[in-house]
Amino acid sequence: MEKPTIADVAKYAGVSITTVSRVINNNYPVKEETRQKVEEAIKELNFKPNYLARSLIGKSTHTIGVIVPSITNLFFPVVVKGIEKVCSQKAFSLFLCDTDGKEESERIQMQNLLEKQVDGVLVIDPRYENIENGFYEECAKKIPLVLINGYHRGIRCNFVLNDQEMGALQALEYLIKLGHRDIAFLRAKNSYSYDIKEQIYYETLQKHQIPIKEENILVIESGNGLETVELAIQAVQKRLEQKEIPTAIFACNDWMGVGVMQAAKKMGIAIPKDLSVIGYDNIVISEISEPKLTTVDQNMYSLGKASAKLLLDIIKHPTQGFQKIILDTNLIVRDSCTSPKNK
Amino acid sequence: MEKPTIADVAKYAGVSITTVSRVINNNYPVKEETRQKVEEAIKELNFKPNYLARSLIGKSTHTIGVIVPSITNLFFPVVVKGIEKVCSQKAFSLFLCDTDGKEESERIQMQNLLEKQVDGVLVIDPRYENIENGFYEECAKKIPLVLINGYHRGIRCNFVLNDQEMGALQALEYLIKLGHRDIAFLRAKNSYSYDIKEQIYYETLQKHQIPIKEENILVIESGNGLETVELAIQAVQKRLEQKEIPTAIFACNDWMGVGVMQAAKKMGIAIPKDLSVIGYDNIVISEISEPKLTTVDQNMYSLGKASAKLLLDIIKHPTQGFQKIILDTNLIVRDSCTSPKNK
DNA sequence: TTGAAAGCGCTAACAT
DNA sequence: ATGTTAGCGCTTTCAA
Repeated sequence: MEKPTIADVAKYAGVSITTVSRVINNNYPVKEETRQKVEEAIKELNFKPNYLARSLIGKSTHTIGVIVPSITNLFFPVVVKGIEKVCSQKAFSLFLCDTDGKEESERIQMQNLLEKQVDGVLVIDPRYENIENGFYEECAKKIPLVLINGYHRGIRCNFVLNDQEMGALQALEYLIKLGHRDIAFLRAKNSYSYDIKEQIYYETLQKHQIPIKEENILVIESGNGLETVELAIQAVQKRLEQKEIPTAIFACNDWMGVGVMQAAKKMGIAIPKDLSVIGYDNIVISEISEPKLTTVDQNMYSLGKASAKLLLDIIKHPTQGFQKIILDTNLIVRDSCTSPKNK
Repeated sequence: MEKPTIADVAKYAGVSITTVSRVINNNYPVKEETRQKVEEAIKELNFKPNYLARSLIGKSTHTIGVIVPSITNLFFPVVVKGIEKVCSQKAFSLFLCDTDGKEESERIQMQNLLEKQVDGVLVIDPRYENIENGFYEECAKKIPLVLINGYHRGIRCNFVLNDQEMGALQALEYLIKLGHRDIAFLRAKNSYSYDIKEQIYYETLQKHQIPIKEENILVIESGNGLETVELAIQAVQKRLEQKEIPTAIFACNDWMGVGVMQAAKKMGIAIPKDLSVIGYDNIVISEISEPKLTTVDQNMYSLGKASAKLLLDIIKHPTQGFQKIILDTNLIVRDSCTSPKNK
């Protein structure tokens, strides 16, 4: 038989469809004997309730949407995995939407998800513009929504964030504690996340009364992906050709960190002996680099799990107000930093 | 108003819901004047048709399922991205299911997807057991299904594959052409994909009348992920401690390739001068290793696109028979191979 | 060119 | 403890 329905089961078991429904949902008393008959019929016909029909009635689709800038990026998949883990435990399915980092695409995907009647939406690394211009604030009125690793003050929405200030601080304090007083800073353009780190860089150096040198601020064009390594190599090489070179470099992410190491290698500068390097993110490449890159772990997996938990919680208890959850970061000490030689 | 329905639109425009439906679907003649009124009403009320209701009637959910062993693996995301690209163009949504590589989980996820009424399913790297035991053959009878990078002779199902035989051949022939006659082979246990490559290894060496040495077959426990690097280092180090060491190593994937390079480095063996290494997969780490790893590109993005195209095609034209599509591979020559010193 | 009404598969009052 | 029935929001005959 072509896909049995609840009516087929009812007929087969000799009961009404209501009774079958009750057995399936186990939400009203049914006589044991009847239940047995129905369960047998279900098994016999290999009946599976139709989600669409169920959802149409208005409860829930048991589905959430996940919007991601790019699934091929090295750390978003880890966040997604955390989300998946939590969701599959609660029998929620995941719509995956990839925006290629485009502002407009983000809005379109959001629209699609709303039309597909998802129960909630998770946005990883949302575009700053869409937060700031109130787009997500509007969305949050219509549907349970959690923004991951994006924030703007005053926007009424749920946020789950890594504590990037603390992460940057951990990295910098570590270098300073090792004795470094000539620390370069490597970032890419146009990113809130790098802005934060740069801010912390200034503050921390000032706090320790370390003079800030203009030539120690290195800015490259693009920050995430393979091309970043090449760009970082060029920028760092240029810096290392100068007379006075820093004893350490804080790179805003691990791609850049790897770039720093390769630049140093090309110029015969030993890491960490002649130059300490610290990265950020703890993506997989930091662990297979030579030497292994010291970095700051954002704990992307936990981030995903925490976000998904929050979302499912909101879906279940829609009344509550907005939350902003800030997660810890960890310094991962590996082999790319040491004390400077001649201090 | 809370989510307007087609009835609200009809009332607002002063027509029947049937007419509204016709305007939305544009499938029956409607007087221009009426159409205008309806369209205005739709815009005014910001009406969006409810997918669930539409789908319930039985056409299509415009949704496909993607089952993946692990989204944090370095190359599955690329396949998923290819799939996403094609699907979003055709306004199909993607359910993402991560199985953690477990045989049973694969079956459960498949079941879930069927219940969610997806229009079709894509399985990346399906477990061999589930192909062989006929599970997927059964599924293929119920729903459009395409298996990506998994195969078993005689199973009636759609397959899209990379030509791993050709890829292995390209790698080996390249090494041999460079003059290598003492080539080690590094693989992990229990994988069809490594079995194929080992087979080709034997055949190709034989073809070139190169004697096969037992000590040149290196097998490690687990093949995919960070731990693989460490395992490969150990295995290779052990091999390189012997008196006669090979002039080249063919690693079954790039993780292993990186492991080989690190092992060599630890032992003061220069790559490629003293030892050539070739990997497989062309994942991102092959490009940031030092030196850059020569490898075989499986073109995962194209693989994803081709698979999605095939699936959507089958969904549209369900009558056709099963297909087996085999995609090309490319040798990516970088810096980890050269001719052996003393031949 | 338009509308009334049946029905997709299910749940949940309301009866009994 | 069980059944009857009215929808959920939409598409699609069938009739006008």
